[in-house]
Amino acid sequence: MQVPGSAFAENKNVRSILEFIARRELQPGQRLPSERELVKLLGTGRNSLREAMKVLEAMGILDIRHGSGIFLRKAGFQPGQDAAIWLVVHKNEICNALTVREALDLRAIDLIPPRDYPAVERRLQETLDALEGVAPVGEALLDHDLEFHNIIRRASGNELLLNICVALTGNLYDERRVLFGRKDRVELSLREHAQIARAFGQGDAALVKQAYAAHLASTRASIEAVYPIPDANH
Amino acid sequence: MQVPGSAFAENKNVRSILEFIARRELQPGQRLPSERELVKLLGTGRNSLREAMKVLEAMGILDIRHGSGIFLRKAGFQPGQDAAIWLVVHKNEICNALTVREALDLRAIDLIPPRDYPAVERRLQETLDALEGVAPVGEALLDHDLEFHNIIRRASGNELLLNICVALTGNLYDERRVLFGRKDRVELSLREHAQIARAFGQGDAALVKQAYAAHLASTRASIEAVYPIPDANH
DNA sequence: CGGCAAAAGTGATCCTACCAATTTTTCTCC
DNA sequence: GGAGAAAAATTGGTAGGATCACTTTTGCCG
Repeated sequence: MQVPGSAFAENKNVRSILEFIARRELQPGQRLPSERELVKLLGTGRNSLREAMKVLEAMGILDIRHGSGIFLRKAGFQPGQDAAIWLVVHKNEICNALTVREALDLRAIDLIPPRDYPAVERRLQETLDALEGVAPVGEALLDHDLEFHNIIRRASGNELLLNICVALTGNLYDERRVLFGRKDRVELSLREHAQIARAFGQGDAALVKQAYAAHLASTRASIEAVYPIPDANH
Repeated sequence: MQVPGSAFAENKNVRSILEFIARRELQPGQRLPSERELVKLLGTGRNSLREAMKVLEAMGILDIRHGSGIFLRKAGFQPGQDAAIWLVVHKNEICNALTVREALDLRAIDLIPPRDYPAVERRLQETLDALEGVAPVGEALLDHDLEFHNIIRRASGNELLLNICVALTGNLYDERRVLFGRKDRVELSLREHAQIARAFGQGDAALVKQAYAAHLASTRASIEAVYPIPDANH
């Protein structure tokens, strides 16, 4: 866990670079002028410019490639309007990350309008079917699992919720790898996924939530079995 | 919304600073050696060092104060083990931010052990009492409101949940300012806060949750009245 | 046309010098 | 001796130049 403070757009140079990108309407993938040119265009020193560049690189907004140039990775961040959250999640807070993800995942279900259930069921079934012919190996399973849950998160219509869950899942990388290396756990997960998809097909909101809650509980139990929580919430 | 991507610890200089902090076992609030000294200690140039410093400052790990020094804000971040999550919340996603915050706030209540209810009630009452003598002006009210909810989030024992909620609240700065400028809304909020505190005092979990849910719903209604949601979730 | 080497362009690092804000020390005056 | 102001020292902030390392482009040669 830890901190944030979206206090970042305080940096004058960072802001001026973002404004430059917005003014030129640069698109993702496009190259920015070279450092030596930008220095003239923005009227700043090369050091200050580079410091700001490094911050934007760490944020994932810029992609700096030695020898070839600086490229825009993500477009249109507005320092004045938008907010940036930088969370530092400590490894010994697996339990907290799990709890947050569960809370958001369960809420996502409530947000899905019942009329979308058939479409959700179809998409869920597709990812399950795609896994049929494939040998159940680590990477493919990790991808399937993430995509399965993302379908539901996306159906909630809340992209922020989706992004937070994805970020937290990325934080649980090691744990998930270990989990999906166990044959019994994999089979259980797939059975539970199928059950969730079926519940969507039946159009029963209560059943969906129950099946999803059961899957979350079972997942948590498996993780805690492998990684005993040193200091549980209470 | 936008992206996560915790890819950051790639930076060699950032890592060496973090390792330095870990090696010296520096605690939050402590001062690091001056830039010119660190340059000698880490065997790097001042520019490269500063670039890394700026990244860590943007992440909220360091606090750089012109003229006085560089201070550690958050301790012990381990590049290999821990994860940094960067979220960008767009301004046109007020509705999504509200939804996420509500989901986490409600979950926080479930996480509070009933035996802690009396302590929570006492702390909530203190912030309410502190507001008594004071003229109900904007800033003081914003602070009270944030602290009131943070007491509950803190009581959940989940610091990650607390941090996300705080960040999202910061993102709703404008909306909250407008809201707390309205006398009727302020009085309603304070009444609801008092009711929540009372529910904790009575030790009734269901009552607490009901009162809290009512407060969240009422707050959302007020915000939506002022800022009509262009594209509601559903 | 293809391949290879040179040249140009770009970011990476280091250095020096100086500016700006803060803290500490020193000195003056009462 | 104490208080306050001035001076000095410390610290981060900015600028620019020189050079290294990597990539892309150019152009020569076969």
